[in-house]
Amino acid sequence: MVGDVRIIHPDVPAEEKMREKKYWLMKSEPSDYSFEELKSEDKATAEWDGVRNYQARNLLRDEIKIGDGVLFYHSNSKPSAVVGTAVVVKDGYADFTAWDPDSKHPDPKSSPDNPIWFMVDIKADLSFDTPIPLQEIKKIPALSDMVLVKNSRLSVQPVKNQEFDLIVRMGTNQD
DNA sequence: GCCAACGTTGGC
DNA sequence: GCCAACGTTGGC
Repeated sequence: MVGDVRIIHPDVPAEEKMREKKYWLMKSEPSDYSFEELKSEDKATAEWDGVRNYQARNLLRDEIKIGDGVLFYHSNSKPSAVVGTAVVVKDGYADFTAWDPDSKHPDPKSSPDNPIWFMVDIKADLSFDTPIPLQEIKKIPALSDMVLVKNSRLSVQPVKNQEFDLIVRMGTNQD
């Protein structure tokens, strides 16, 4: 049959499809833990421990996966700003600092048998040439729906692909 | 350092 | 299960 050039699409079961990469923003007060500190870690990688908020916990436990992109945000800073990016290098697992009474954020309700809090590992990626301050983000209409702008308290929050890309372009002077 | 917004705790 | 009191976050 002439002209029969249909492409046969292989039927890939849904669960075998590649999960689409997702994007997040993580906050840290630089006086507590800065992006510079992350970069100076062995393999520029650290455990994102100490999150003690259920909404953020659910994201760390259930949603945030290896390969996802992270905007690293310095809160309580002058100015507060996105200063770089990181990549998730380990899926959610129990935050064992919770049952260490000497840790910064102990929680006696959490135990190895019944962990309450979770963390992921992240690895520093891009250092911004130009940190993008919250003040700037608030001025940009395309970024006005960011959780950062709306609910200023959530320390781990979802970011849209377009929001991530725009902020990275701004921060790395690729505009 | 102030304080608004939000989250958590615990008495009832 | 309501809600007042308290604690925390984080912009300003």
